[in-house]
Amino acid sequence: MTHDQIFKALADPTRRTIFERLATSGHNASELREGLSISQPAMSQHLSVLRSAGLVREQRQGRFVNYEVDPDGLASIGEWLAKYRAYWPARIDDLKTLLKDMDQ
Amino acid sequence: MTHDQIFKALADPTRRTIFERLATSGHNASELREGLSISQPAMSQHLSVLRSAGLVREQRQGRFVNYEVDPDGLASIGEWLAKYRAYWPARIDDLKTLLKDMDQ
DNA sequence: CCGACACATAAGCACAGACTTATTTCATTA
DNA sequence: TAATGAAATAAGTCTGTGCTTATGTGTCGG
Repeated sequence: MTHDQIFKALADPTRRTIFERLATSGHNASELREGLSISQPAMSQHLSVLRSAGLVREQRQGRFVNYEVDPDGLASIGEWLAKYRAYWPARIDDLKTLLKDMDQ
Repeated sequence: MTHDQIFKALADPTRRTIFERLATSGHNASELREGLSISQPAMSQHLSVLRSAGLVREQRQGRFVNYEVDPDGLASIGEWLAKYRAYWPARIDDLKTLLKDMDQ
């Protein structure tokens, strides 16, 4: 769950694709392979990296393992990004508006 | 300036250190080496990666080159992160606190 | 000009990591 | 309980990349 693990995990385009797919809805490892020309072990390894980084979490369901986005990882990026808030002044108001919208 | 370049750039701990140092204030390449046990070419290469990613920009001043944070790169991460806003509701209060701190 | 200095580029090396095939683990079901 | 099927682990290969030393480029002061 360190920033190092998170950024390393997201540095790989295949893993970002997997993550984006999971952001739409949860999937098991086999479903995630669809469309990607990648072996089953490769997918398993990618998911392991994403999980160690706290970007994804798993939930065993029988002999399937369902994966979904873990908000903790995203929050960690948000916190990292917040440290450099001095450089996005123009964006702060947007974010505030967003949070207000999210609030009810 | 792609997400791929940005995440790859930030995946390296040395480059994150450099970036954080630049976030405090602008520095030239020599100043940035202080404290880091790293050769001059290594620093030059790191800065090149950060610059290509749009995270840092340079400004020649005589025979020195001053580097500073480029808001574009940060904004690009912010936009990437915003796509997954559906997954931060649990963290809203934390973020709000951050924004409040930022606001003074 | 010429020496020194700041930085960039070149070339090569060594390690990290993304992939493969083969095998193992574990749960389901016939 | 044997067979099947999903997913994880093992082991090995190959590419990418971060580092080094050596050299090139450009700027300033004497």
